[in-house]
Amino acid sequence: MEKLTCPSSPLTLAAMNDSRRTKDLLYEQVARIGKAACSPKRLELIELLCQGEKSVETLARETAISMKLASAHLRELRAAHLVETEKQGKNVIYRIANRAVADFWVAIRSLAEDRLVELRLALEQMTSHPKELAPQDRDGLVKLAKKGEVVVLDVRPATEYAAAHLPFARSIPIDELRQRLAELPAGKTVVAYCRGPYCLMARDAVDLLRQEGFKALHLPEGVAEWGISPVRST
Amino acid sequence: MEKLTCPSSPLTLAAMNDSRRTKDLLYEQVARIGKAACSPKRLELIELLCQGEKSVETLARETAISMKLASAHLRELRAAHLVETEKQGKNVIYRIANRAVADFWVAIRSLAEDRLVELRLALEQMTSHPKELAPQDRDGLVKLAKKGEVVVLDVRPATEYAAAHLPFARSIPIDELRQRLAELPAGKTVVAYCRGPYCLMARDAVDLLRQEGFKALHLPEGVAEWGISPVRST
DNA sequence: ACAATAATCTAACAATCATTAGATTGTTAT
DNA sequence: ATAACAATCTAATGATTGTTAGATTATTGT
Repeated sequence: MEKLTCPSSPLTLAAMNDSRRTKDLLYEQVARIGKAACSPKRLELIELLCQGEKSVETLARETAISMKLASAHLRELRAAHLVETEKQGKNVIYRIANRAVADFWVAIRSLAEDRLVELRLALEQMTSHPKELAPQDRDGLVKLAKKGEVVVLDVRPATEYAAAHLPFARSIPIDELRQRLAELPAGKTVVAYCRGPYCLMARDAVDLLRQEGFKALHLPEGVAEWGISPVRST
Repeated sequence: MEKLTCPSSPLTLAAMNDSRRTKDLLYEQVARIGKAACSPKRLELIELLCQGEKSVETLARETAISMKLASAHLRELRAAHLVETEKQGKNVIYRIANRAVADFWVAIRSLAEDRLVELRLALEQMTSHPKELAPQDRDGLVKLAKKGEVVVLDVRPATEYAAAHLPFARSIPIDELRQRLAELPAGKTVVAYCRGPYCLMARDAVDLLRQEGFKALHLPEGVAEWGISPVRST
């Protein structure tokens, strides 16, 4: 059904083998990206790096794995050229190579959500109680925030806010929120966001804020979903 | 740095473990997609299925692997819910679950091309000789084809053309092309395409056409890149 | 009923991968 | 220098894969 080359020349067999090999090579290269994305821990590392550059130590702590294991996983990500490193004193700082990597993380996640019922169920379970903002309210939300009619609140660690944040967002990290409630205007609605739909910080923030009598909403998206790239600290 | 829950309640530890587990579960689900995409052969199967539904036998032949191995790989793809099956007599027909799967195939491939120099080099080597059409000529090409000023030629097997093809394209499978040259208008430029940038059929067609005195160009994109979904035969 | 075909299932092997522990490198501070 | 630290490298392990062969299940045609 498919001869890729003309079957008459004496070079045909060699050429066929050759083109087979080249073709296989192409798929092998793409599979390198797939291989980088086939481990849950590596995906978690990618998500964290989408928030901004981090040291191995920080990444290990935030993914709850040993530094050795984190280092090994990061090695794999670097082998696929998805992350880059820079030595800063005793630390090695990892960062995402590209905005394309963040886009891919959003893309594979959305395919998984489209295809895997289990994922949708798990997300619903996490999501159900606090009322959410629809993800298509983007422009509307920015307008409201610009006019000061809502407070967009970034509850991630301060370093991540510094690396990248949503337009007009204010930073109060989740573990400082209880002490810093006074900084928030009493009447206005607070829209909290964090690292993205798999992160629990904004949910917890909304719970806390409502307990304390605020009007609070949860925005399930983060900087990666909005296509905002973190900047280098150096 | 990050306590996800309030550290006072006696339920905290259990809740933390619980949310850890739920969170890990999310990344595990996404990793199922990565796992499906971490084998070159599986990627090749996805690309073929993007052209239209096919039996296991056909898929095995076209990827040059045994039916047993093809069956095993397809099993993996089905476990990730990326493909669906339907029994037709003695055959089992596989098809892509969704257009989202084809989009993902294009997305992972484009990230690989962005990040991996090796892939770019291999593609250049394949591509260099026949002059190519820039991929952004889409609308222009369709207009020219509509007016009949160029002939857009689909050189894939007839069944794939039947499942989906580019607008205004004519079908002459690569292995019938030599005998059917008379069907092509002599003066007009022929724009040949096949399964996509990793497929050699259009290149070979362009080589043949030029040998025979035609003006021929190679379009590296196929139906998956144009976002055209194959239709069911049943 | 029987043989032929398409596809899967099972079991088995080798190859690869995740994870851990121990030793090693490079950097900073004393 | 020396100690402390961040990170990597090098095995070594156990678990998961890719791949193949052999037996098994449907389906079709005779």
